[in-house]
Amino acid sequence: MSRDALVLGTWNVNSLRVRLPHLEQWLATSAVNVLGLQETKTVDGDFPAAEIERLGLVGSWHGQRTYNGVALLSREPVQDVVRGMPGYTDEQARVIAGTVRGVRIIDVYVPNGQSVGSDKYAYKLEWLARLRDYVAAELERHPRLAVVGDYNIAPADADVHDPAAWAGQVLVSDPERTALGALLDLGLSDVFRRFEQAERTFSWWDYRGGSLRRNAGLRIDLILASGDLAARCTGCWVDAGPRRWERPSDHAPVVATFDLTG
DNA sequence: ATGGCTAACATGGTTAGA
Repeated sequence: MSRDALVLGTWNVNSLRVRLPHLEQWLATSAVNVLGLQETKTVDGDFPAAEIERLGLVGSWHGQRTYNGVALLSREPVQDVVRGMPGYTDEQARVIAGTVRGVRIIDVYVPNGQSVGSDKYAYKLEWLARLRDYVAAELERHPRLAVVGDYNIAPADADVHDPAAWAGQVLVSDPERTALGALLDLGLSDVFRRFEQAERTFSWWDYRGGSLRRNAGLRIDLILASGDLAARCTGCWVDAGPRRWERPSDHAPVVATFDLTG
């Protein structure tokens, strides 16, 4: 791998405090330079800044009590950090953005939506429409742009362990996939699908019912890249290792590499 | 069968996740 490679990751840690040992163990062998976290579940005053620094990272965070929370961790300096979506008053901490080596990185924790037709589902669709507008504006200023995170949408049936059982449910419903499609229509690419992948590759497995053992998962953690950046993508994979460790997050990290030379 | 498992907040049981 070129020393110029940008290695970009995303990981829903389901509580950063609980998963600090996992983060440390993963970083010991991962080449990731920049990592977007979701579900940090900590208020900003309790963010484990000293531990993150001890791991050799610079961190920026945007959290709240109990739920949600995102952070951008990096092995190199980050410029122009922005929390939330400008112009959208959202009491839920779900977005943080920053620039590394000229690449704009937006880290998102898309609302879960709970169930089709619920108030939370309506919030999810509204939120995704706002995200589309935000990304469209950011693309005007940043030709090299990535939107990484937990999308809480499986893009296609190939990303679902049992499409028949999930048909029409939240995370796979047509309106959600249409909203994701509107994001892709801005010129973004789900870089995981630019490469040959093993069938039934997922990024999330329910804690319950032996889902991991049965590989009953979904691929809902995505790295989307603008055309300029996607053309430089040299690989993308799910690192399922940490999902098998003791007391894991229910999500695995996803990583993509980019060659920024030339 | 709305069960199953985990985390926060709390210190028993609710809310939320996906």
